[in-house]
Amino acid sequence: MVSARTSSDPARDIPEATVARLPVYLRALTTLVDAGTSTCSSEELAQAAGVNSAKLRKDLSYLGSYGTRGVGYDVEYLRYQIAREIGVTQDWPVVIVGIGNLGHALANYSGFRSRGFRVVALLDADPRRHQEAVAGVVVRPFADLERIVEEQDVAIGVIATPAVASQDVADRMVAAGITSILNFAPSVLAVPDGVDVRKVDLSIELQILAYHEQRKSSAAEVIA
Amino acid sequence: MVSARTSSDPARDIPEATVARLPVYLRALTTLVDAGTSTCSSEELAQAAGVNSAKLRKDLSYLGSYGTRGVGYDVEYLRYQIAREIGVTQDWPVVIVGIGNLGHALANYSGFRSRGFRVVALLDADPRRHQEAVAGVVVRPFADLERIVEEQDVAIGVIATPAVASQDVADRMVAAGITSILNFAPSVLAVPDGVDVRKVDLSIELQILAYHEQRKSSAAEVIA
DNA sequence: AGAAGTTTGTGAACGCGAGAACAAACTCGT
DNA sequence: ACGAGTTTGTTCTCGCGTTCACAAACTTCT
Repeated sequence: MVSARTSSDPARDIPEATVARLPVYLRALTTLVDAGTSTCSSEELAQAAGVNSAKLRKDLSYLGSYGTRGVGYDVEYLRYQIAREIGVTQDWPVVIVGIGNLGHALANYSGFRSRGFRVVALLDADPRRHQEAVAGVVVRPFADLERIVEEQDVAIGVIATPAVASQDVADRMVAAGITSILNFAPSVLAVPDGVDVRKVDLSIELQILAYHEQRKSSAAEVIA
Repeated sequence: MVSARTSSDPARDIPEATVARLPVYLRALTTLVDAGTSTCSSEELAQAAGVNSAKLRKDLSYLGSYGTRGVGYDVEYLRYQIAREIGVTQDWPVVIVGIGNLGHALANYSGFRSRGFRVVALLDADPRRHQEAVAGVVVRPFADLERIVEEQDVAIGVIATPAVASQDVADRMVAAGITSILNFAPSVLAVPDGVDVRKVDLSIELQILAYHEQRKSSAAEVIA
């Protein structure tokens, strides 16, 4: 039997650049839903998402054909289709390791819960932090990682430790069965094939801004 | 007079993809310096930075010719050259607006200070937060923005407010003379030409991981 | 019903970035 | 001094992503 490619076939590969933009579209659509909008054109949605309309339409075309020519997109329907494609119609259990300043902020961040993620455990190696409750979740010893991952079927881990600890944490996460890691520590993680790592480095973004800022100043000097 | 292009000419344009990796190289080099390494090959540095060596060499070639064939790179020298190119040999004053959980974490983040950024002010619209000191800096009213930007010659602003307030904050920042904005709010900012915006969205990264995680599961189902 | 106006979905062209591969330039040993 | 070994800087090729431009398909008006 030859498998047919339908628009709901999850095996279709969506370009990575498009995947990275889908959450932005999702957010824009949610805003439109909250504002009571029922229909929108690619031009309107593109503006709300900060991209141009051709790119938006091409991105959406990878998911299927959810618009109507001459009319636009049904906001609610498109929102659901994108949420389903990303996989945030289900609830993803998440563990956060490292409950310092950043870990606190992440644990309290309401944007996780509202977008399909549930923080099921906060872990820290420092015993002084244990029993403390953050956002209604008690901080537990790092040693509990394996048991929690297994019991709650956790696939996604967040690392908010100092850089020196991050590789050890990642190794333990992978051994425990976690297959997706979001790394906030300023470090390069080595993980086996099949494990996805994404990193967020607060200071790298500032440095990129500084680079452009420096060029603005020197460009001004040339004029002066 | 025809202006000659030298290796120290800041007007040379470095590809955006390269600019985004320079801070990673800088971090790796700092680690090597701390470990007492005086020389390294492109292969070693590339591994420390998590890229392949051909890409690293190509990136470095945009800055100039700082290596020695048959030997490698002088770690300290290359570190300085990259820092100078990015612009983090000087100190950049930064204001942070929105001192909630995330703002606290950012204000306390030691990685800013150690990488050439100095938090000169913390601002919040909520009077209950004023006078509170975070990381040795007192939280002040948002209305003080203009005066601080002018007095301290601030070019870079960080937005850590809720999404609804972010556009207003950005508008005020731009009016006050800020030309680079790092936005942590889940929103799309509209700014005039000449102002750079970079955004960090904590939940978008998780959603990208969820997408790939979902595909891993469905791939496993096909096998089973 | 048909013409005019809108908006999507997509084919095609273009530009940028990644990676392979190699010549140039250095060190080291003899 | 010279050959063998090492490592950089750069050229070339390929693939991906962005953008343009337009046909197809819908709505609305007459």
